[in-house]
Amino acid sequence: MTAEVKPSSPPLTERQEARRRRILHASAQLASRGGFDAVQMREVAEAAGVALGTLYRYFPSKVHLLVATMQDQLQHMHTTLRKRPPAGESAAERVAETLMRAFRALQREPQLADAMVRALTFADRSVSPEVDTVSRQTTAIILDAMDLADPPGPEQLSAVRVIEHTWHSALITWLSGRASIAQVKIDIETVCRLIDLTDPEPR
Amino acid sequence: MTAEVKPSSPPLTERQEARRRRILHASAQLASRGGFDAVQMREVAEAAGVALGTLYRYFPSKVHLLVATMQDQLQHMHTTLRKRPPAGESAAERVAETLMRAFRALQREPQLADAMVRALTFADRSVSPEVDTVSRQTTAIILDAMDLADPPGPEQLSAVRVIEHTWHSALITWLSGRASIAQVKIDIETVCRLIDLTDPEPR
DNA sequence: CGCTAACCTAGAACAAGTTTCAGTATCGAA
DNA sequence: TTCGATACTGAAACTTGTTCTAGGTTAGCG
Repeated sequence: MTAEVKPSSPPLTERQEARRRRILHASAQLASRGGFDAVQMREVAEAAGVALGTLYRYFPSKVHLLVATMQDQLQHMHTTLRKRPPAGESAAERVAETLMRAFRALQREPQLADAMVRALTFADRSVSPEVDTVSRQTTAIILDAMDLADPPGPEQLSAVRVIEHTWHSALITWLSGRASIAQVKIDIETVCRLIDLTDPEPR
Repeated sequence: MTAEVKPSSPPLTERQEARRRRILHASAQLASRGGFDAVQMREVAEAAGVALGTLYRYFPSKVHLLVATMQDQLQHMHTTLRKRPPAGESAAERVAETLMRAFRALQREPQLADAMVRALTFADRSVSPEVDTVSRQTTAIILDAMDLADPPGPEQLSAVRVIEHTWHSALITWLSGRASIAQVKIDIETVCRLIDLTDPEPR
């Protein structure tokens, strides 16, 4: 379950890696303040000490940049979550606990969350591969939390997909102020029941 | 459950109503071709025979316009769906059937669906009231399909919310080419099981 | 009918994402 | 070390959403 983010493609030189890192850092920085709108490509370029054209060479659009930022943050999150695995009895409880922990982390940086999630759902086909990577990372986190004895069956994978759907969409309703934190919690707990429905093994 | 879309606010004159209608028609028209990107405010204005400033008086942003377009389409959809109510045995089956029918309708106009759904999820707080209306319309459609004997309890409402989350998010993954039609079907059917979980009454 | 406020039009202007280009710097191989 | 290819820079240009302005039109009311 080592979900490293594609170090594929032409390997970057050290300075290029550093540039890429500076860009992602600047992006997260700006997003942490004003959210999606505050991540302006000219400002990112300036903050990262890079020309605008170079920024576009690394990330072909603002959405690409923000989705990459999300990959970055998700990786941190995954690492953090692993340090203290959830303690629930059932897989459903553990997943709900894990997602709520992630949710609390996002609450600490609502503007950053806004930027990343909006980019993710706004992404068109040209960003599919990157969005897919995010999806795989999320799946990995959920499967990690389930801590299954056996590899998941197709029914369980469906349940996981539905949980992901609910997770993303609930985040959006929260970010746009249409749902309260409590409501998100309820939705997550509700959808997690699907797991026990598809997995009779009580462990 | 008559979910008419707010005819509130200052009532419009006949010509104004006609303008509004022309604008929404132009919007849907353009969206049916190139999707979200093809709905360009200048073009909408021209196609509707209206000045740009007027367009912005009726719909304060492109997202507002597209969300209103969605309200419009949803109302049609709701009317159409009512004509032939779903025939499933359980509420879960009926909801799944209804959503799949809606899904097939969207498949006939994928570009239009793209424009509307992208606008919906990209909407920020300033569009919350309108997005909320869409959400209520969707809820009404689902509750209609459930065809409950008694008013829904809080658990059932949670399940409905989760179904809506899944519906929207699954649509997005389909529209961005990351999930197949078959996969969307499975996800919808999976999440609909939640209904039977929260409603022991088999009718 | 005549008035006034609200509405509409054409068009310029502005903002931010994206593209382009000419010139300079860096990298990897010979 | 030198050369050719590739990458980077700075700046201008282009696109499309959004705002603003000046002047003409409409609706409703006395």
